[in-house]
Amino acid sequence: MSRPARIVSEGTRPVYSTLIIDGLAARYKVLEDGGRQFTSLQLAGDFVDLHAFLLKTMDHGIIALSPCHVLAADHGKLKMITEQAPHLTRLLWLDTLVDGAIHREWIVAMGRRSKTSHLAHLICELFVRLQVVKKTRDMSFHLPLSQAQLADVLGLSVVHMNRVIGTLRRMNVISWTNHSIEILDWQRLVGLAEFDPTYLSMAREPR
Amino acid sequence: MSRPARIVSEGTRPVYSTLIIDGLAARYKVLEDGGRQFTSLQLAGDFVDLHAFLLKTMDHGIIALSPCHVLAADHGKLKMITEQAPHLTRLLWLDTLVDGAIHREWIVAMGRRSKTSHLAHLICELFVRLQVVKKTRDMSFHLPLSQAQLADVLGLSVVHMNRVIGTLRRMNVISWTNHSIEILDWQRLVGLAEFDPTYLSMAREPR
DNA sequence: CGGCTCTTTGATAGCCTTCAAGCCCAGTGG
DNA sequence: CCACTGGGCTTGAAGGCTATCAAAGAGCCG
Repeated sequence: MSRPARIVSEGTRPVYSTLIIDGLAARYKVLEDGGRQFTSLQLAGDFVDLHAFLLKTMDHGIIALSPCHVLAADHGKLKMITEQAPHLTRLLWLDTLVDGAIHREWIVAMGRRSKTSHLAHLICELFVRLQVVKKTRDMSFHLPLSQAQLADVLGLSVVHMNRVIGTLRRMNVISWTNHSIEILDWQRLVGLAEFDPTYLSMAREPR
Repeated sequence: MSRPARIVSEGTRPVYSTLIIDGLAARYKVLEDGGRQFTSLQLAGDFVDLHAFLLKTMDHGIIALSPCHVLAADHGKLKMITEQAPHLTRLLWLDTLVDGAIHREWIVAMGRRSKTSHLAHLICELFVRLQVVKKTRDMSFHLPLSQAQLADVLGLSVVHMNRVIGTLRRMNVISWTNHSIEILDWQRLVGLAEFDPTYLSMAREPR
């Protein structure tokens, strides 16, 4: 697919959940005035709508932001897993908990960080998450988002989004060309963002 | 306790999770400049830190905003539940999923709603959630938050928080006296907030 | 070469923060 | 009993941040 495509629509009741094998997707809500807000970005290895397994009704939509390879997990099968495989169940649960932790970090960013810091934080987060699934190359990664779409992540106007990106560029902290982001100064970026990856729960430990 | 008290500190590794029987608590993060952002409000019936069961390390703090009666659920016991009681496990998982749904709604409110609409939305959410646990009286409920604390929920300055509250008051949509909120015009409030309770998953159905 | 979307820049207006000060009220100590 | 004190609430004013309107440049495809 060449254009962003809807994966799941708001208000529906999916009978399976979708695991992203490759590509970028996002959850979003649209307001009456047409304003859109992305509530999460889902990368390779993420379950986009695992929560629908128990929440039943989708209260938001999911859209593919790049061509996506996905795997469907039937809710009947998931239920069977919860009946028979406690350890696997805990890992699925954990996946949704990390989701929640990311949401909380986004709330903090939207409420109390400057827009520059917010963007820096998002870049840190995406870099670390992509690194885990081996989708980075050195200090750069591919991000197939237009500035308008990114504005819908940060809750900004397109014009201001462009200016905030310009700020990080002029600081020589990142370069951003052709949907590819290169981190020029990781330490400085982390400092700007006050980034602490604890919330991503990447430590390997018994669950 | 008469003053807000910390229940769980950031960076710790709780060995039990806390269920609120009565009272109000909140999750929060603090930034280097001292700014604080609440990431959720937890009411009677909520598990404040159930996510710690699998996430292990607290990436944020939890504070009591009123005297709280709580119940501790040992993580060992929780693990036993996941091994032996699949249905109960799904309900615990569901609790954290609703948490996530509320987080997403907050993100939308912070990113794309006007501050007045954001506050209206929060009031709608709290009213509905409190109604479920029978903590409302007619169209009013008790909310033991100072305006400064509320500002840390919406991500506003105290001064502007006060003005936003003033707006809703002057519109005769709510009255707000002595930490008690009365909804004077539910329809108008819902309209201002574009409130749709779907995300709270209150429908009773097999999980 | 158009026609399109995306990016970039300028200008203006409005929202929100900050600084400052006054008010109200409950608790405290004289 | 009453002045004092401290916290929370309210209001005014100034300035900065961000949205909106407008327009021009850049890259892609028919």
